[in-house]
Amino acid sequence: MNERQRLANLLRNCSKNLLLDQGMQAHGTVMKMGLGFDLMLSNDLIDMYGKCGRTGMACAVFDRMPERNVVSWTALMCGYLQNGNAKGSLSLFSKMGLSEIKPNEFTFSINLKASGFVGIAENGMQIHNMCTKSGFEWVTVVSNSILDMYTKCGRVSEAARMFNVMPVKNLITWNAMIAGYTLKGNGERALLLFRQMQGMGEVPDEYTITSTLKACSGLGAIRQGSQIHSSLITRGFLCSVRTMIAGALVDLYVKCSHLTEAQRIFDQIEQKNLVSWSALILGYAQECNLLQAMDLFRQLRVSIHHQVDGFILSSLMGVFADFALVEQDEAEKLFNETPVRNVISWTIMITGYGKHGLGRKSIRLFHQMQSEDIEPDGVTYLAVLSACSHSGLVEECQEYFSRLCHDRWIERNVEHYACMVDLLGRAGRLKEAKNLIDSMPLKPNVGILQTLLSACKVHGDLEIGREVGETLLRLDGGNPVNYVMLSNIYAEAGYWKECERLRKLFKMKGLKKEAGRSWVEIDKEVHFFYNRDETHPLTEKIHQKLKEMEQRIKSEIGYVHGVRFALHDVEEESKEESLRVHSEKLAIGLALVCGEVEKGHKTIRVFKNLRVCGDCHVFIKGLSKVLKVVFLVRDANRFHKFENGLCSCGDYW
DNA sequence: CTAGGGTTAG
Repeated sequence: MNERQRLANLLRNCSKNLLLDQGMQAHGTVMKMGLGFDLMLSNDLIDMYGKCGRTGMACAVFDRMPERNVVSWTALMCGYLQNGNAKGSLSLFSKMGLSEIKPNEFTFSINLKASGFVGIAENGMQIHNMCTKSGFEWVTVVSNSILDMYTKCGRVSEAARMFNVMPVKNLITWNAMIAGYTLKGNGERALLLFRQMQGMGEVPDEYTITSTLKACSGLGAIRQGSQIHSSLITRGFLCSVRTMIAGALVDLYVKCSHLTEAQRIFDQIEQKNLVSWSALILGYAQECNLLQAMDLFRQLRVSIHHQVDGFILSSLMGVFADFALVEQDEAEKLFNETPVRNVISWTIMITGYGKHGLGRKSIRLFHQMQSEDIEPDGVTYLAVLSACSHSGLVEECQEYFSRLCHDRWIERNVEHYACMVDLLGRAGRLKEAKNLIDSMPLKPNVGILQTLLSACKVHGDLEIGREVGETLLRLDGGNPVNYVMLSNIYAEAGYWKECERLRKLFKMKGLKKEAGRSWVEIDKEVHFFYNRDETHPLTEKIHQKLKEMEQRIKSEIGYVHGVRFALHDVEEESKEESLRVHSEKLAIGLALVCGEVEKGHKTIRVFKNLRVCGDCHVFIKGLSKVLKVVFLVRDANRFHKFENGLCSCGDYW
């Protein structure tokens, strides 16, 4: 074997096994031997550098070549694509179009994949056209790539058309189509196809199984999912491809809330990968079992086999934010540790700060991500808008909204408008909010109308409130919340007859308000309370404590009951009494009785399933001042951070 | 010598 061939084999081996150092050495030898201009060796070098993540070097080799063939171009594009630079590959593709060299099936499939990555269908369709004209369309690899490109660009029906007319299908064709349906939330279709392919004697592989399991978990189809699971066991499939499928199985049971089964499978996995770890950790977090989730995370960190990645760190950031741990800067620490931050990890972080009323920090991150060349998408905009709105940053919010409107790559949805309605509503600019809804190019949904109605309630706007409220009763007549809000508005305006009418309607429809429930964690034990709950053994002491606190607040800062908040509930409640026994107050009372303050805790965390009542809001503000303690209350709507007599929500709960 | 399909996060 001559030296040239030996070097080529060496380079291919380095490329295959990602041996950068050895590859660079071989590069040196190539140059020393005077083979720097050899076409085949240069192509191998481009491939090797691309695979090893050195696109700069690949590019340098490419640029120095006196002549290039289609392989040189394609290898470089592939390098770009595999290192996440899909646009780079596409621009090389257009550059190549200006040269004499014609693309082949390899070039096409790489750039179809790149188009799918970028997600713009028009771009991919152009390449599809070129495939048709050059006769590559029905080369199976190319048709598969076209099909996949369409699903990634959200054109599932185009993909299905391709699937139906393809003269030759292979396993990859089926897999791509099943994955496409799954990705676009059409799980039923995916399962149908899965059965169909088996009916045609096609044998599924690990790709098929993982996509199909994902379809099941998306549908919450535990029965079908576990059927596949058991068929895997009987066919002995699990032994050979355990790690591949395990993540999807863990996720399936997690999504269906079968944590015990998820844990059981997880324990059986011999080589656990990060996917299964993160699926299980998030499963526990989703069940509000923060202790178990954190414990698993600690185990993951000390296990030597795993380098914690950006994916799991950013998921956990979201968990921390939801459990109000942003205060301890846990999420921020994780964020700084995250090796590769993408648009999702940034968005999680922006959302986290937004939920805690730290709008300025959200804005700072929003700019920082762009300075690091990560482009925001629709969800990012939603995060920053909602952060601004929750922090009352009116001008900023309007500015980002108009930026969003001018960005033609991002689709606006009702949620974006709902943020603006919330913002205007807080500011008492209800007419403008109403106009925005009336003039927006989208159909208003129940959520945005409820946002407006709730603003009407806060500002006591009868005129708009009545109109929106009555609309909501028509659109969403089964939802108790609408009755309560509207009847509050009527009552405050003194429209008692209307109140009575709503109360009757409410009873007639057999509706029930969701029972208010709060909980607090003390010494690693969670205590739950309903309104008027007297089942806790310390109930008497709790009532005593609350009375004592009321007195203190009254005498020290002149607190009065905000009785208006309880006056007009649809169900009858005695005012004074009901105010004293709201579940959130009981939970706080218990924390005080148990001496959480004396133990030196600076922060007391309370959770509530509904929104915090207005009177309790006033009360907790007072408490935070006289006790010099921070209360962090997570309710159905947002976090409230009570500190020194003020609340982060600026009294707009 | 270059290529196509899957699992965990907002």
